[in-house]
Amino acid sequence: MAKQIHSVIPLTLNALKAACSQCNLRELCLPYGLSEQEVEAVDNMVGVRRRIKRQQHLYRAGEAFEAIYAIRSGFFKTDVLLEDGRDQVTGFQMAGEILGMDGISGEAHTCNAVALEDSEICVIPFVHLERLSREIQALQHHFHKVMSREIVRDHGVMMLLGTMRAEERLAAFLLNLSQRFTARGYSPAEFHLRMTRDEIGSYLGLKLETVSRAFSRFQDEGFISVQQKHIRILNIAGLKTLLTHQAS
Amino acid sequence: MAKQIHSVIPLTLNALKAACSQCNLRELCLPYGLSEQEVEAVDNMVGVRRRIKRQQHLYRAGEAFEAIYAIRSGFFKTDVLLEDGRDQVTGFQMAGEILGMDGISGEAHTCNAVALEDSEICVIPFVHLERLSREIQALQHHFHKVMSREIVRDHGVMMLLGTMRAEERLAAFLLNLSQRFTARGYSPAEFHLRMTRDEIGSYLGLKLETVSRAFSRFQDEGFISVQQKHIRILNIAGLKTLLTHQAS
DNA sequence: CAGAGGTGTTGACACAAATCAAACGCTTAG
DNA sequence: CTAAGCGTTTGATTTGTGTCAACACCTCTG
Repeated sequence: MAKQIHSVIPLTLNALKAACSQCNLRELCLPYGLSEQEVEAVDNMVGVRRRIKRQQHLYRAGEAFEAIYAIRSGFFKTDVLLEDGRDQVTGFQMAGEILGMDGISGEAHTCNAVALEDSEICVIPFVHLERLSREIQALQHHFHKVMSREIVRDHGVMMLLGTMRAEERLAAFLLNLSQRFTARGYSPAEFHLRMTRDEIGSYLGLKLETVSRAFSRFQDEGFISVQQKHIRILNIAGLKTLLTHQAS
Repeated sequence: MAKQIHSVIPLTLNALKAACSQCNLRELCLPYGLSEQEVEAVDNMVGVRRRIKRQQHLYRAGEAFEAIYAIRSGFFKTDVLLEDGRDQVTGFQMAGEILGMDGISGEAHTCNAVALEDSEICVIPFVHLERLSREIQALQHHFHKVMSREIVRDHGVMMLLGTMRAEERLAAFLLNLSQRFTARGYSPAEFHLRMTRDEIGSYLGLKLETVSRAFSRFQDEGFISVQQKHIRILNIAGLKTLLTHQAS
């Protein structure tokens, strides 16, 4: 894991030109109502596509910030490391979501982005994005919304970490995944976890044993069935009850 | 507290025109190197100043989003409420910091912003900001940095909530306040807390009793002296040790 | 096909923080 | 000046989650 030569080597064969105009994730990445001309400008803004293999870093904390990344396919995690070795998974990202906005503030990335499965991303050089944003109002506004959405998401995680108990956190996590898979046309009830129990635990502020126990409990109660990373939600309403109900 | 008539009534007397060009917080709110002409444009972009009295809301979750706010003076908290009554303080903001970016994504605010002392803010209508951002590149980039900084800050809070123990959280909190007061020309070692133990606890994911006990312990150890809301840091290095050291 | 290593589950126990409870001390209002 | 009320401190106890440990399972490699 630590032995990867270095970061990501862009494979020339895979350095295909992206084409937002053709992309089925268009509605996730781009605003509505762009003219043909504007979409073409966006096509030109987006640099290359790049494949990132499982366990490879898309970027690392400390690296110079030059671009943000749109996930075309695959699954990522982002995490922050403390000097003393502790780390915190700050998010899991899937197709259509944007990575790298943490880097804008300090001209360097502040977290690591790691592919949890073989993935494909579009490189969006940031100077290009800013230039085009100055020309296309809808694009500008859309980008602001994307950043704002990230802030709102982070607030949700704070709520989760600050006020919820272990089972509530896991229920919230599963419901969130379910909802995001649904939005991408996958089953709301059945999916594969791309991350380990340890990574889930880090994200939720729990130890992996606690995550495992909560999964087992959910299974015992008939809310879900778990086999390794394969999850089937049997009772969404039941999971939701865990969330709203538990006022202490 | 719940009886305030409604939100914030702009007092016409206080609806003074802001003047960024004259503002001593200029370097916090604005990019370097704007031309005179550009600063004047920014002056025009910023709407009015508004006074918010202690315990008044600057905005509430659900209200339409129309502007972001720069704090001229004073102190705020932001918090998110869950249906079941739980709430999470998501941040404390002081002079020169920006409030309201959570509202961009959904056209409505997603959290509440409450003044913790009598405060003064500059209203920045968002359409104006976007318009001017399209004209002044430095302003655009600066705003992107501000949003990104908020994301990075949120990651820090996640780290805190996800991996730290009670005393580490409080130490991190005090050091962060100290550093921000310092940046504003106040004493790094002596300050007044504007928030209650309960609010600190909510922010740090702890109960108020735990916060109180941690304060007492810090005092016993000679790191700080506490008298109600008056804090004096006696041993910054000691507090820092609490952070780096505690790898479990 | 076997073995190794990474990953996940489960149990026993320890411990940090929550909870419950009482009292104290500021601050505010009459 | 006094009383009321909120915020804070401190103590006793409970409890949820962490820790440590053993084992089972799955996957990949040779």
